[in-house]
Amino acid sequence: MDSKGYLKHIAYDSVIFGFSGEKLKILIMKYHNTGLFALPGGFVKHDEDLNDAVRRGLKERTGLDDIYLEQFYAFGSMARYKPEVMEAIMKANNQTLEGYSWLLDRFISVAYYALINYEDVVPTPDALSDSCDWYALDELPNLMLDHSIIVAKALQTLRENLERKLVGMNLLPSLFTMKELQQVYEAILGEKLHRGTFQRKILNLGILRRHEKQFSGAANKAPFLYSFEGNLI
Amino acid sequence: MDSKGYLKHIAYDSVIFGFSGEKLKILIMKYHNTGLFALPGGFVKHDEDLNDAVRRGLKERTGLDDIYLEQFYAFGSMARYKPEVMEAIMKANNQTLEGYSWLLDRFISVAYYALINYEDVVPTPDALSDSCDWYALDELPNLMLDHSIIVAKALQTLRENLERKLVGMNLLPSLFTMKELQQVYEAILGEKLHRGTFQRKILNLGILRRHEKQFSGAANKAPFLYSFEGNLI
DNA sequence: TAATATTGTCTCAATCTGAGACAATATTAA
DNA sequence: TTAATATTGTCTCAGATTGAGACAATATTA
Repeated sequence: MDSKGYLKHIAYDSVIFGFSGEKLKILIMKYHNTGLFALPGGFVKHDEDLNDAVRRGLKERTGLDDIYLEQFYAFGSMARYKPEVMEAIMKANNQTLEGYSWLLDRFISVAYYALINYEDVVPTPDALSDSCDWYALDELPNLMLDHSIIVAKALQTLRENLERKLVGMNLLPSLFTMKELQQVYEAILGEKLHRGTFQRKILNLGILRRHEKQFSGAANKAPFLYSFEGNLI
Repeated sequence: MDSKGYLKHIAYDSVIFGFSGEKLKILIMKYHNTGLFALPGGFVKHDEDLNDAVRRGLKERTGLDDIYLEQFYAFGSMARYKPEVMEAIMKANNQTLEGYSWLLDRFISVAYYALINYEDVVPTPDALSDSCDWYALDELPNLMLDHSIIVAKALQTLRENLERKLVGMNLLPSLFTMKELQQVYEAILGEKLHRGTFQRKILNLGILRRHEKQFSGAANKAPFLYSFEGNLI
């Protein structure tokens, strides 16, 4: 066990989705001095469930405990093996490679996506990074290694699961309007939806509880608030 | 590199589906002397793509090269770590543990399912097994470790992907009747489908090419043969 | 009190789906 | 040669679902 208690060859990466300003965003880390942008990721302890390792990392990056989390693919091609990248990151942190050579070895990365309520999060960098911030999907910086591919596959999977697993409400606070929910769907699918049809379909699912109206102060009819069945009372 | 050139901690398991006798079946290996049944699996070489490792294993077990293959989950719980099981398998093969202690360490297993034409396959055991045979899904023996869970998740994923990815024809020879295709769908979904509706839906997809009729010798109207667009001419 | 923007709901046509019906075979029995 | 039988290819019809627009009902500002 020369790898600080972590399993060799195995890493995870997480695509953490949030919704704000009518846009879908993800958390991106920036490493010290290198100009490298990356997905939040980490390693698995020798006596730790893979899923628990990912939740541990999410807790550190977002402060949140109960997060909607889904594993979507294990990336294991040789093309992603670039030891010089990790070496650059270590050097930029004045880290000797002594005892850390396992980090330069090949890794297979299991990728997860998470859906969280943007407002609940305080993005927190780790020791190797100087920032952890939200980026809109259409304004991402260049990501290191194959992380752009991982993001693309995460979005594709999220789209496929949107209707099947009714997963959209995890991106909103516990109380939300129908319009906000529709905007989440539109941001994920990348297309406009018809208002009447959307409302009818969602309501017919019978999974929303309607609450009192929200008086937003806008010059128009006030919308109802809804909660996802299971939250609140 | 004391692990014979394989990555530590990483394995794969494959759920290989075939269709025969109106039933969905999978390939199961039986280890020498231990009475243990298991999914075909293996390890990843240090300089080998994960996907290539799985294809290499499939080639050895089935003789087939171009197989429909899909990764569906990485199993990484601590509950699946039972070194005594692997130890029993090694001992039953009179294998000293010298140089093989890495096999007793913890593994995260990436699971794949494959769809093949039953008739094309000659199941072939490996050095540790005395058999590699087809078992109908409703007549599986007890499988070791978490392999029953892996099979269940494979079937669930296959069902979800059946309509979305139009994956059914991979279980049939290149020429097949509409009835055979319907039986494949029914076996995967575990329910009967209405004949007229099924035929209408499949034909409207426009992915089948109709060929000359098949005179089966049965006392009834002969069915057309079809091929999946892309096979044959 | 009128104007404006947005919401909740309805209607209507077009499409899709589930279920049964029926003529068209390919063979066997008479 | 003809009738009987099982299965196939296709149609119809009712019911459900979907896509698009329309309209009355607000909550605020002018």
